[in-house]
Amino acid sequence: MKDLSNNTIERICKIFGYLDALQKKEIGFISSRELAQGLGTTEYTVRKDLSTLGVTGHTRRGYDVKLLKTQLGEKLHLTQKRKAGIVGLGRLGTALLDYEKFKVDGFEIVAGFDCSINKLERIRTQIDVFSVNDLKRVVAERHIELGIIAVPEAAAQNVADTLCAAGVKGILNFSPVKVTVPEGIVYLDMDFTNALRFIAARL
Amino acid sequence: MKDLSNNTIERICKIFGYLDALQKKEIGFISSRELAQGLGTTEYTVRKDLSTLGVTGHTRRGYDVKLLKTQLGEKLHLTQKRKAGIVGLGRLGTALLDYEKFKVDGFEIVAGFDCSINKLERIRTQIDVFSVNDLKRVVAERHIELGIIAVPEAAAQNVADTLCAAGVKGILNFSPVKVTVPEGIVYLDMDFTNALRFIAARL
DNA sequence: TCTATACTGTGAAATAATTCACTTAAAAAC
DNA sequence: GTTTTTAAGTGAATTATTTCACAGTATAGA
Repeated sequence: MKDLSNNTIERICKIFGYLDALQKKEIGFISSRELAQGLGTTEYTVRKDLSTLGVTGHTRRGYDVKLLKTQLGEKLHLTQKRKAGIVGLGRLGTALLDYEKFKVDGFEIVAGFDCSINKLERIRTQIDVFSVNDLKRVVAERHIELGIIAVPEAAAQNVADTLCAAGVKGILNFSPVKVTVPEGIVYLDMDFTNALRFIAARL
Repeated sequence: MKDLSNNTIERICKIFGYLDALQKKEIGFISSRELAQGLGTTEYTVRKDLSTLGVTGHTRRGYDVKLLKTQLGEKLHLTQKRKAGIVGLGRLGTALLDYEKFKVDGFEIVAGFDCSINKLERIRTQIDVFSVNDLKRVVAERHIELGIIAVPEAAAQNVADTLCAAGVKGILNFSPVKVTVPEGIVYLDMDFTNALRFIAARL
């Protein structure tokens, strides 16, 4: 079941998130059409995606919201809690440290890192913060699987190398440069400027 | 030239950003292969994308970095400055207010908005901040084309509606819910949790 | 219980995206 | 000046994705 396309995974992740909203509204069943509408895709694609994953709905009722959430969670390994660490505790990094939504979705920020001792001392947060010098140790001790890069671009590649050497398995990069990671490490960019560029190009 | 696929636009945007890095390294020419490697795609795709846009390179030298930047900027309408406003001045919103990289790339944050008067008074930033009550007026006065949503999810749809009514043409949504916008408005999600989910699914 | 309905699930068709293979051309080397 | 090399540009082939069409079926209503 590892032969899912990136597009499918991305859509399924969106569905997964959307189901939360439906549960809040106490909607028990949802059809592929409504799901598609809520997500900006087509009913065909939704059905294909779900069917590819082997999850199944009900004739004339659609998909059971609660059940679907569970099933998707299992298929995409989203049920197990994942521990993450954030490197770079500037404005963005500290905002991410306390980002509530991560917790709700099973991602736990268990450490923050920065190279500036000053910054480490000034930061007010519940999360433990460390010097990047301790990164390797802390990643191992706390079983951190995901590294979040929020440092200035000049430092990004270095931080990525350090994180990979420390043993993280996935990296989410908020810095505006693309970094290279070893084979087997899952990597994703969150480049704000690029997002605005994309919008501008579509205007 | 509006018949570019989203994939192509996304890749071109990435190339556009990558060219900055090359210019900083004072690299004058770059081949499709190197470009592809730096971006995690293939040389074929790079050549197809660029050729689709009608920009052209040099035999045995590759693409002229400076020229390519200019050409891509023109083709994607990235040369003209774009004004943006941020709604929601929490941790994330204020981090975005001062995000340096926007300026470099021709995006100017010309206003911040929040509904909390308290917050507006406490904020220390160079950017002018306003109550959301003044949003419509300020968007018009300052010719804001892009709206950035950084409010809690409960308020997101409302803010999106207000922004669209005020006349913005594109929306970048950092809240974790998908909002719906009228036909013709360019819309993009930046859902952090979803990004982590995507990584977790790929682990 | 029966019937009409509104869904899913899926193979097939259509469309889109990527990769390949090869032509062409400029630069570098000799 | 000639040859070799390297890389762009591009139509064709391949592969992937999306859409369609419709059979099958559980549900709601009567």
